[in-house]
Amino acid sequence: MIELRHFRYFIAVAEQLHFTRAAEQLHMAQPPLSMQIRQLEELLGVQLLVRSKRKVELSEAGQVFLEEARQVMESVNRAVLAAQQASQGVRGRLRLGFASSAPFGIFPKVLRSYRQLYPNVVLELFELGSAEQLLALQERRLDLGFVRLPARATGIRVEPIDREAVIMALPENHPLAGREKLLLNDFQGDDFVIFPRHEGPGLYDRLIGLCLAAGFTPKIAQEVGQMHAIVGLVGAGLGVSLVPESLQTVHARGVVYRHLEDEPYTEMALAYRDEQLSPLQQAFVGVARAE
Amino acid sequence: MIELRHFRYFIAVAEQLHFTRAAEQLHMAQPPLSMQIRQLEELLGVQLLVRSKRKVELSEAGQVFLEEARQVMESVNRAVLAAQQASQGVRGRLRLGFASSAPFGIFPKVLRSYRQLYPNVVLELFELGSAEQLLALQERRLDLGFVRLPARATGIRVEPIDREAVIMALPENHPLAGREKLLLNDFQGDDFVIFPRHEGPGLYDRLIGLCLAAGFTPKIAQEVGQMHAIVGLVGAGLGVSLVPESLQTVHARGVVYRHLEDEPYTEMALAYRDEQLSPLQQAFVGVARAE
DNA sequence: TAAAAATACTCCATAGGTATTTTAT
DNA sequence: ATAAAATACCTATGGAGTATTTTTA
Repeated sequence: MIELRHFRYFIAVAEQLHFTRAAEQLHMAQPPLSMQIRQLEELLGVQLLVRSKRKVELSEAGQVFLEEARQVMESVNRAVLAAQQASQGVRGRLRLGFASSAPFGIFPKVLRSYRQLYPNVVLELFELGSAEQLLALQERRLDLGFVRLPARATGIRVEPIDREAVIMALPENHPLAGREKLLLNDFQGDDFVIFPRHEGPGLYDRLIGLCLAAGFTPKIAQEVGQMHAIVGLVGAGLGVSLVPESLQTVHARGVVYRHLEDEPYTEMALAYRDEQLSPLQQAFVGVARAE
Repeated sequence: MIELRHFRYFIAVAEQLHFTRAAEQLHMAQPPLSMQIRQLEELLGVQLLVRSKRKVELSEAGQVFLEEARQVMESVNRAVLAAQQASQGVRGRLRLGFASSAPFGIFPKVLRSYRQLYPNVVLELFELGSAEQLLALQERRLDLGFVRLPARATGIRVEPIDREAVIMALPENHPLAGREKLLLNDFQGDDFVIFPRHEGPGLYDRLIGLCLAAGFTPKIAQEVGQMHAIVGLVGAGLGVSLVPESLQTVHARGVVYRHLEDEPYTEMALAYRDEQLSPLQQAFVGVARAE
């Protein structure tokens, strides 16, 4: 059976064109080297060296084989390196879940930093609701999830990494748009624009929950899927909306954002199985915490 | 030292995720397989398998290493195949010399056939005079040469492979253009157009030699390098020319080609070192002979 | 308890060493 | 005569086998 030894020895001999010197270079004696080369030739069924007239030459097959042999050794080195890199979390594949409301908050920042630090990791992204993410984590279809709190599942650790205020988006001509101090229940009579619950149940429930805690059930006048679209409808005067602070980066004509006196908030968390984290997971979590 | 054995064994275990079954597949006992895998992990300094809870799983590094290991085995197979192909002359590099007057004769046909039969051979072409080719062959800078006869050198075999007639190219309004039977010395008073001797000394000497044998020294009115240009000048009425028959494929306005009664000819030959031919050389010579 | 991997040991095939011969200049 | 590869022979490492223990579901 052909072994790497054969390749190593052949490369040495082919480079030196001299068995004795090659043997020295390999820190071995000349006769076993000769034997191994001969054995290699038998295994291949091909003559690689022309031992003629006191000097060694490469046959044509030998020349071809030399190039290929070098590639074999390279691929071996690559394999060794890849395994070592993978064990240090700088190489591999990471399956990430993220809530559909995540792309406005800390998530894109973390992604950017991580990609920069670990360019050899292939990221697979899955847009999933928090509940689906927790399930997927349990079933090992995901390595890490970005979920909106509250979220819990057995065997899953949920680690808050970002808290942001929930603010009002209202039409600039709204009667309360100029007022200094706003409270959530100032809007209990207003029409609300929000996304359908299935688009992001985590955030949806949190927002509705905030209203309930403030003592009213919001009157939902309009449901629309995209965050950008919500802001657009608010600008068009169809109602007000409760949104995470990070959404302020979305500017739309006729929309103003206002903080609330009671400072409601929403939290994003990293979720992962409550077991020994892989190097890849550890590295990612480290980046996320630092952000 | 890492060996192919380690790769083979690891691939089997990683595919089966089961030591006992993998050992069966490898036709060996389970304990030595376990040992070799462990040894591989030590050599890499990386844990590849997670032996947890009665079942074997790949670690992330193991997944990465599996893919790389497959590539290693592929590159090994490629190397073996390449050597075997090379030994049969269907793969490698062949350095061919050719006379500058060759591209009109049998040479391009042979090249085309050869390329088709042996697509994995890299052909390196060198345009050289016959004398230079013989020298380059002696010095092993060429593997084969296409030379024009006569040609000889010590240690070099010269094998004729193509004979073609030498014919006259003359302006269509030339007084002899209409005559039935032409002899070379009918043109002893004419202006001749020919290429400079250094462009192709073999053919040059042969053509001049033919005239001398016919009893006259040709009056050279014009020297021009390219064969096409020679024909063009003949068409323009600057003189007549002696050319190999294959040049008839070059059509130019106002030029007619005429065979000669004395049927002079010129020969091309394959030249190679008079020693055991390599498989590559043999294959090429075979194609050339068949053409 | 049953199934699978790890351990313990034994053995022997063969990689590699030493001494010598052959070969070609 | 010399330098290099091949041959002959020997040694011992370690790869692989058998028997057994450990582990955990």
